[in-house]
Amino acid sequence: MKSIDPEWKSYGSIDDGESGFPADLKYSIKPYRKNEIMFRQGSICDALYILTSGSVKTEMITETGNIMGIELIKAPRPLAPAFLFSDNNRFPVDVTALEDCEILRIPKEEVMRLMAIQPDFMQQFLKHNANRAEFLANRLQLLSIKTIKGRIAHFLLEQMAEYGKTFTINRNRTELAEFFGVARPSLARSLSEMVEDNIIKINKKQFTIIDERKLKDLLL
Amino acid sequence: MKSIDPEWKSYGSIDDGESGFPADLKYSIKPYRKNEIMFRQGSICDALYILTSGSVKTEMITETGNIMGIELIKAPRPLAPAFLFSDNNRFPVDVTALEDCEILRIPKEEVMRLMAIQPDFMQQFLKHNANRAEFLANRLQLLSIKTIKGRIAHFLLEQMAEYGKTFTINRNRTELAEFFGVARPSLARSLSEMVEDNIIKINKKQFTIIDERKLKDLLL
DNA sequence: ATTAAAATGTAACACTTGTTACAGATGAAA
DNA sequence: TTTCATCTGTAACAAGTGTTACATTTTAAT
Repeated sequence: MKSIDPEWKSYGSIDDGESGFPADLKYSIKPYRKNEIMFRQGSICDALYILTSGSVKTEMITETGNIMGIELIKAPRPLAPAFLFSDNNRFPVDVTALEDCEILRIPKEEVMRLMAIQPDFMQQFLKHNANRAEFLANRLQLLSIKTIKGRIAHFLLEQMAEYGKTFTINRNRTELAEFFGVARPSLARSLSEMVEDNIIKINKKQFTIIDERKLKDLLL
Repeated sequence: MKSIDPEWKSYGSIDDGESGFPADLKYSIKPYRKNEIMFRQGSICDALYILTSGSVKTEMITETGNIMGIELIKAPRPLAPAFLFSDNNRFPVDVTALEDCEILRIPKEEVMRLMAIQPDFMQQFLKHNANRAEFLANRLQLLSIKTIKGRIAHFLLEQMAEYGKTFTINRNRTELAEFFGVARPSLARSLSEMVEDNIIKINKKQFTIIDERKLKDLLL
């Protein structure tokens, strides 16, 4: 895999004065169609990939064949930037286009150069990686909860803290089950029971917290 | 928590010519005793902490009160360096001394300065963070396996790849159960059954893989 | 609008895991 | 060595979860 995918269109420079990138930055761009798999879990990650338009989902395929939903990403955002510098520099997840997308690719050497000459870039890079690590730690915390209702409660309370008592979840039930790492019918059963117990109200993808107290009790 | 813990002894410079650090680097040092809790989950992480001697364990306390063992760390190694740059710069875990330890503390501003003037330091920092992210991703993969025997198999196969068919685990059963995120008696039952099925052999903390095939089948 | 594919809720059942309790083994400290 | 706290394996039982199947609804493409 030494040669670059021919679909990558190379450019010698960036003319966008807003970017803050040096004029001679080497990069390339590649478009993807909806539902296309953009990167595969385990594939080499030898450059910085930035999602410049569209949105993607990342998921981890386990050895047992289960799918574990990780996150939904909207442009603009780098994809798994931390792994560019790891010893085993491979993508930890499958990345799939949720709609038509475009990816900006900056070679590792150029990233290193940017780091050196642009303190802001380095700062942003470090901060982003730090926030990713935090995200993973939070994901780990969710999975360390042993019951499905406990995981749901953890997730819903987090959503409530950010959006209030009523909010919309941008995952369907199948994806939500994958996100929680449980079987779909099991998730459906737990949600039904929580509705029946007047803890939450559900209308399609819109969730409403009715009894915060009971929800917190599910964590005990 | 603006003031620095008085137990930190400040130094104006480093005299160790080997370190590669600038002579005027500001840092401080603090000793810890065995079993002492060094950092608490959620406490502010406003500096780079490096474990210079001893060993520690990190664990995550969930809202449900469960303990999830994360990793065992031996000196020398930085502790949760990524979180220094996150928006919510807090420790994601409890850090407890497994033996007498010593921690080197470098203020964030000094770390930034090091980054700028020492490309090697920046490289190492990035690489370390990348490897940490990889570690977390692997931990996530383990937890996404739904059965206890599956998690055990994933773990043992990983150990085998690194150390061969016989190896020693440096965790007791209670800690191992916490590492797998399951109840201790449940882990004991699963291990017993795997021994009875002639998949593995166990002598105290020494594990031997007998039937690799069957072990891999547990992942399906 | 029509059609096929995918997603959803539900149910019954088997299986796995957690809980609790307790006796014996182990390990650390005096 | 003795003592005490902790760790460990085991058992019986309760509880939670996964699996499979199917009818229904929703979604997306033609």
